[in-house]
Amino acid sequence: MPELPEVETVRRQLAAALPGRPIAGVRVLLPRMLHGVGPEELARRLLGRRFTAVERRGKFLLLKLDDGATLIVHLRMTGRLTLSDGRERGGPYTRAVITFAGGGELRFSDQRTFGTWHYVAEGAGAPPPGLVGMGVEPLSDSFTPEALAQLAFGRRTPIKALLLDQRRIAGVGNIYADEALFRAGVDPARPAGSLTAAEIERLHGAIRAVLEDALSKGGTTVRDYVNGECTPGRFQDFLHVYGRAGQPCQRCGAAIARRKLAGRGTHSCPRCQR
DNA sequence: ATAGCGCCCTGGTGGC
DNA sequence: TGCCACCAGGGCGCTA
Repeated sequence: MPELPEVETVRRQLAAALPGRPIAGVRVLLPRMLHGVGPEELARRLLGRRFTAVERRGKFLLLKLDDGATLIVHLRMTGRLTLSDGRERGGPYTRAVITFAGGGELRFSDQRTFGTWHYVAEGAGAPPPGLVGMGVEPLSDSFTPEALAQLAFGRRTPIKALLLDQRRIAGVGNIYADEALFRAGVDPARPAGSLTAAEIERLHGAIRAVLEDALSKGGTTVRDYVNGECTPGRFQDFLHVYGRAGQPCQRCGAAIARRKLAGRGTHSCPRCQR
């Protein structure tokens, strides 16, 4: 499941490879993934254009075009955005393909078809609702312990639900929420506003550390995720709680617990996390 | 304003 | 072996 480290890994690869190549063809095999434009119009608008930059906001990828438009991609659960030389065949879950003059393809494949593309022309069109009002980037300078304290202040919602709320913190998903709370020694069900200043400080550091560690390992592959070059991540071997229900805690030996919280499978150590 | 829940979707898993 | 219920979960829209 692509979260910030996985999306950022893809972004870096696409940013290095996409810009400057003229778009020669656009095929959309799953029209309902498109928003703001139909398959034919998307093809018409992209033909001859070039990508100029690839940016990221939370879990959204922003592919900027030389006419001021933006193609906004969300991978959701099983989306993959990969570059290929265009010679080998795409898999059965290919949903859209952008081909470039001079060879090469950008492929979007998505087994469960949750992924979306929003086309937003310069000064027109609606970006995805989640992108408007997106919260602070946790790896940016503006994400400070004080900023986290402010987000949590007075809130009775479980701290895990707060971490998953993209309007407050951008890019943290289920895996890294669980891992950050483990590193901080905080029970996921604790009301956000009940965290002490010391706990907020620890959690702030834990969020940044786990995201940076995962980024340095190319992200986490539980099942589907691969980067822009079809390579899986390596951080799955370094998870402490996610997907480890019933196994011993690597710190204290207690069995990792699993429960449902904020509608998500939630993993924690009952002894280390209070 | 905010919290909670159902829905979208497919393939893998486990029970009988 | 075959069948089926169930689960994974990000974002969004609806409800209270």
